[in-house]
Amino acid sequence: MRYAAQKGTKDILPQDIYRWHKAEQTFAEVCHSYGYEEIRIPTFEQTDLFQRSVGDTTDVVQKEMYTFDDKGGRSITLRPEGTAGVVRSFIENGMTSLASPVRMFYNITAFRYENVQKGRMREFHQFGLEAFGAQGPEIDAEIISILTVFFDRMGIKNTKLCINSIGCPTCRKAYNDKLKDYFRPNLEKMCDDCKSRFDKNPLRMIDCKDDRCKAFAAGAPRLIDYLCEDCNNHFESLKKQLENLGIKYEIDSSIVRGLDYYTRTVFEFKSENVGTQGTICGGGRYDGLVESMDGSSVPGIGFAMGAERFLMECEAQGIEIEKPNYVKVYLASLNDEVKPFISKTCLELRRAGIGCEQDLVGRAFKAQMKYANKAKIPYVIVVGEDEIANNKVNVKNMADGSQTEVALDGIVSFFENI
RNA sequence: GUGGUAUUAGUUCAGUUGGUUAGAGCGCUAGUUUGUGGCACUAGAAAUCAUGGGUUCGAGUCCCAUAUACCACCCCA
Repeated sequence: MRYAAQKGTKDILPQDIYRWHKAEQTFAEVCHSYGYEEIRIPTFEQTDLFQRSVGDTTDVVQKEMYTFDDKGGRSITLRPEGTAGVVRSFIENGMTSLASPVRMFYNITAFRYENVQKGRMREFHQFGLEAFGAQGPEIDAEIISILTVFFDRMGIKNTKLCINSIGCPTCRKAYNDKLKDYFRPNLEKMCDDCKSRFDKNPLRMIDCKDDRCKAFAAGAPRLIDYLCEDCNNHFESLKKQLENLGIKYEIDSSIVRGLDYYTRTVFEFKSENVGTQGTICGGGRYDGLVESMDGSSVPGIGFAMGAERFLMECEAQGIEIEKPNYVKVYLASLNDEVKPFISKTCLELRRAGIGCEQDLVGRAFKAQMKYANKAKIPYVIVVGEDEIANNKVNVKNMADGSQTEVALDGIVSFFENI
């Protein structure tokens, strides 16, 4: 065991990949059905992009980024999330001039230097999407409904949707002042983190996990009660639209999200099966982000789902994902003389798109049968001199043992019609 | 960054108060006679017991350090 996968990374093995394919394909299908198209963005960006979008004071930027200087002296960072790169691409490729809304989904790896635990790794995968140019709450409801459709299609039940509104810069400023007024008398008794949050981002003081702070935070004013009229209308309308779609939700005022770019609507889908993190999927609106990245004033909204956490949830809920049989037939050789014939027949089958296998390691005939059985290949054709001479083979159905006689030149069409 | 628990064949695990050549199930390979898999039986390959030190006549077993995994704090997907 000289080499091992690096801390917080994992091999996804051939025996498990079908689960990933199923989730990826289903997610893509659902997104397509809503008019979203896939975007693929680079794995790394210049460090500054993440500092500006995710936010300089966030934990993600301050202590979790994989940052290094490349050979040209540029500071490079492996993406810790997908939104920043998509926004960069949106602006760089002039997508602001496309018809709104511009909608894109993605399936990416992301990197965060963290201590690993259940549902958290250093390299992980996210299914996500972003939509630009839609101001109203209709699209908020729509992207939430994308997730509910995706969960339905995958057979996932009982996920809990929590929503909140963290307002716009206008109401947040007013609220921050209220919060500061509230915390100021007790600030000296609170933890060091909260003391520094007091000036930089008092919003984060509300969900501090320190016992001393929890007591003070419990009675803190809630942002949701101090939203400006526009933000309040947006949130109220979103709630009505979710109700209209039959999507159940809870309002959780503790959802503030640790990435700076969020505004107004924020939401999470939670579960008890993915560790104490609990969040399978998180997202929200970021109306000021594009503009702050030197773009024009374009509102945006998106979410990201932890693929590992999602698959963990599938497993916990006992969801059976069918493993596809790519190989339909095994051609077993009775002796070495018939192998050239088998090779040619396999080539024909494969050209016709029919998966097949033949012996490649010199197994005896009986061992070939055992192999086909173990590999769960549904059909076997035994090929000997007699079959070639008579121009006929028996196709054996491994599930029930029955055999069907087929002419040699009819093999391809036989499997095409199964 | 800080804790707790763990680390023995490919894999899941045994391994008695420290005592000879470290075991098993599954998996893998081959066989149980002549052209048909699953079941059963037989045999075989496969482990410097995570790594490095230490205690001891003797360490898989005790002690220390490191690494990794799992779980938790913080934070996020």
